[in-house]
Amino acid sequence: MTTKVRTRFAPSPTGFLHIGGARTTLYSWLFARRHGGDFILRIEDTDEVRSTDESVTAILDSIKWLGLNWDEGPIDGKSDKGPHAPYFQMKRVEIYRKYLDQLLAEGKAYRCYCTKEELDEMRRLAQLEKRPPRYDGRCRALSEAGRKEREAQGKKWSIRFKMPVEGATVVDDKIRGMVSFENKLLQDLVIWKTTDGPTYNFCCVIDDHLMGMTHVVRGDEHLSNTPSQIQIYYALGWQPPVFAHLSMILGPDGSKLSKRHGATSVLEYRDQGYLPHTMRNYLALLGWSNAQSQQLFTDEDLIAQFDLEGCQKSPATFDTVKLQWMNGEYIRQTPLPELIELAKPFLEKAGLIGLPGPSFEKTIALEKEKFKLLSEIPTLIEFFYKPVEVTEKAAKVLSGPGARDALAGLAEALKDFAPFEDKALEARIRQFVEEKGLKAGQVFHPLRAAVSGRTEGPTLFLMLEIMGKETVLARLKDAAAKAA
RNA sequence: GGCGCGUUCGUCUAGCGGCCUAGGACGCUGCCCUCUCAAGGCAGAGAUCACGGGUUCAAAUCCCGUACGCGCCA
Repeated sequence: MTTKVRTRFAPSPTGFLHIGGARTTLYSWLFARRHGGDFILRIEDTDEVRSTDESVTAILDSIKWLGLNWDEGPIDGKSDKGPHAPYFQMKRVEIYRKYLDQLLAEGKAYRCYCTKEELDEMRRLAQLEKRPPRYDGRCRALSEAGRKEREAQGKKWSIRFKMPVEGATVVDDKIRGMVSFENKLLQDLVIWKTTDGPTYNFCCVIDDHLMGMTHVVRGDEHLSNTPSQIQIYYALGWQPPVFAHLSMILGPDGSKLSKRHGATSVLEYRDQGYLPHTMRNYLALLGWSNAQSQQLFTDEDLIAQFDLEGCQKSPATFDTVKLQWMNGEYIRQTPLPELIELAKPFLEKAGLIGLPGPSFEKTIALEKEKFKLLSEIPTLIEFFYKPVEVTEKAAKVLSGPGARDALAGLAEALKDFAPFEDKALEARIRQFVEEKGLKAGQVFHPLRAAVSGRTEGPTLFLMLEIMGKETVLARLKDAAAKAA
């Protein structure tokens, strides 16, 4: 019998969920789903100073928006659900204390009385002598008498974990293979702070074990901590999970992706009008690919094909241009009613809802293949609902030679024209072009500029039909008058 | 400083000793379609596989160095 796969994402609620975190979440989730396993969410809020409830909410909202569901973990910022609850580390301190006592009792950890000043001095000396700046283990060898003495002086202590001094620790990493670290280079890690609190590496090990994690998928930056964590597993008599360390995501300039490269928070991408499916697909491809270099995936495809071994070891640059292409691709694939639903918040924000004019079914359908972002929808269709705003280019067209006559003539020709419909309009207007002995462009271009205020836009005659006779005539006359 | 990780077109990547005069995708250029802009179709430019040594009949692929970048120790 094989054990059920269990993976987790364990964010610190000290800010928004950023792109890197989103990808880690996605990969953990995909791996669990691929193997019919469970995906767990755990909140690592032991940093009391920087952790906030708003961050928890923002992170949960981000993951929900991405369309990734979790089987156990927080329900909201306060409560949680699952067989291994609580899933907030601050509520688990008593659990950590129990294992701390066990390590202490077994002589696998010890009290360290060194002050911050002493440690700083140690580090300074080490650097001076060009030795690695690590703890020298002076309290590890402390005699019972030495301990008594320090405690009599009222000295505070932290708890350090005794690392082995010989041999090597091998990390079996799904992505990087076997990575070996010499034990003598591992420090005696502080697992409990003087200020009475467990530290990250300690909590992480205990939770991952107690919550039954079979695979730990996380960022590259944790690879160096992994041998120390593995030693804690051993000391507690536990089997470490399988690890998979993902490479970083970089900004266009090759440095770690950050605020100055633009949006980093997942929710900003939502607000810019990216679809969750785009984010899933794009992020999946940022560091993973199949043998065919396939680009577009359904969720079923992704789940069926994703594997950790196929992940890239080298960092990847986040490319907004490709992201936009993919979003356009998925917007075009979205059925119209659904697209209108998705566009609502953006139409609302642009003040287009409730204005007289054609239905969004018609105008959005007309421009559907042009949207790369949902946020572009209002801009491309607003002239159907709002007074014409003439762009610089359009103004040039409208003041060009013959434009005024063409527009005035058109207004006259279309005044009593029926039916006011695509094909019929095209036939009539082409006939008008011929009557006047003009070239098509001499009429089409000013016509477009007059009714939309732009030189680029939807296919001309269908646009006129949708806009309606009244508006078209009014705008023609208006433009003709202004061109004079 | 030590340790660890990484390095294939501008970008994401395929590649796991001969199929590679290195494939796909985004972007870019040109052409076609056409009432504009898109979308679509076609074509093209673009990578001496970081560099230097080996191993081998044969290396982007294996080994060893070097450089550069990144991470952890803080």
